[in-house]
Amino acid sequence: MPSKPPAQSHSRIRKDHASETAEDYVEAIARLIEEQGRCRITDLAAHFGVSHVTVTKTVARLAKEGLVITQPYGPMTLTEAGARMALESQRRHEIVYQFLLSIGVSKATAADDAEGIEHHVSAETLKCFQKYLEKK
Amino acid sequence: MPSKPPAQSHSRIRKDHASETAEDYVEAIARLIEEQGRCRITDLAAHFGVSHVTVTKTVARLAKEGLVITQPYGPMTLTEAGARMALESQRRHEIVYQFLLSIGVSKATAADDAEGIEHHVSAETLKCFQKYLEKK
DNA sequence: TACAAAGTGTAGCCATGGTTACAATATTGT
DNA sequence: ACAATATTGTAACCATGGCTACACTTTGTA
Repeated sequence: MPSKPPAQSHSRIRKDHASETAEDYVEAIARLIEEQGRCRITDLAAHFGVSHVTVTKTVARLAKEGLVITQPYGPMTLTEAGARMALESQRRHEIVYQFLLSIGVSKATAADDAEGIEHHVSAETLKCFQKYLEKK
Repeated sequence: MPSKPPAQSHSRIRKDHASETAEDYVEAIARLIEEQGRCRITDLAAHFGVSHVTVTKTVARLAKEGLVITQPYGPMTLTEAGARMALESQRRHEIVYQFLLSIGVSKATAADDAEGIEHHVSAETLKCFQKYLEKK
């Protein structure tokens, strides 16, 4: 274990948390648009199991950060940056999910755990996951 | 109303976050006491790379939750419940860390990623990690 | 012993992510 | 056309986890 000087890894984790929500949201927005042709506040609220107010506030922040485009009382879309983030997120998610399956985790659990793990997997670890999947 | 399917996994993630801090703290407190004979506010602040105020507030919450015992201007100790949580946390951490190493992740990255991942690994996935380590 | 340094405490601020309650706007069905 | 319903917005609150600034104890040493 890293005994003395970490503080770096922990600060990385805190940073991760900051972008976790953004990634989860753009990922969900992209999926909803693909599957249902549009994405509304209510759709996201149902998807995440939170109130529509929470979604409204979060989406407003994402809009301010240039990830989504909103219009009053209308459905939202992703900006280019948002779409890029969504793609990258989905890719990471899929790799983590497939990896978990490949080591024997059940579908349901793999889906659950992938949600939480995907945001904490470094590029290096992700590559190891991929290599394992290929070899196997 | 949660319409159709998910919302469950996401709510689990939000719950995870709630206990993440507690687990990180008791784990660090246990280690510091073991390594240095005591654990003070300052030690935790240095360890996590945050201000002593943040630590003070968090530790106060943990005390209220019955995980640590504090005394004004004095070092802290863990309650039984806190010690139990620390042990369990360290166990999970170690398994995740060893597992990452075993699939080829470098020590530094494995240490970093384990910090983030350990809180999102279900019991089932953890068992799969262990099985993989044994087989290997 | 007295004083500077180190460690803690407290007040007050910010952002995030959550809530309920209520107001306003769209949509829909008869 | 218009009332009922669904959706969205806004206000006001809470907890967590950050911070700075400043006050107060302990500790160590000149």
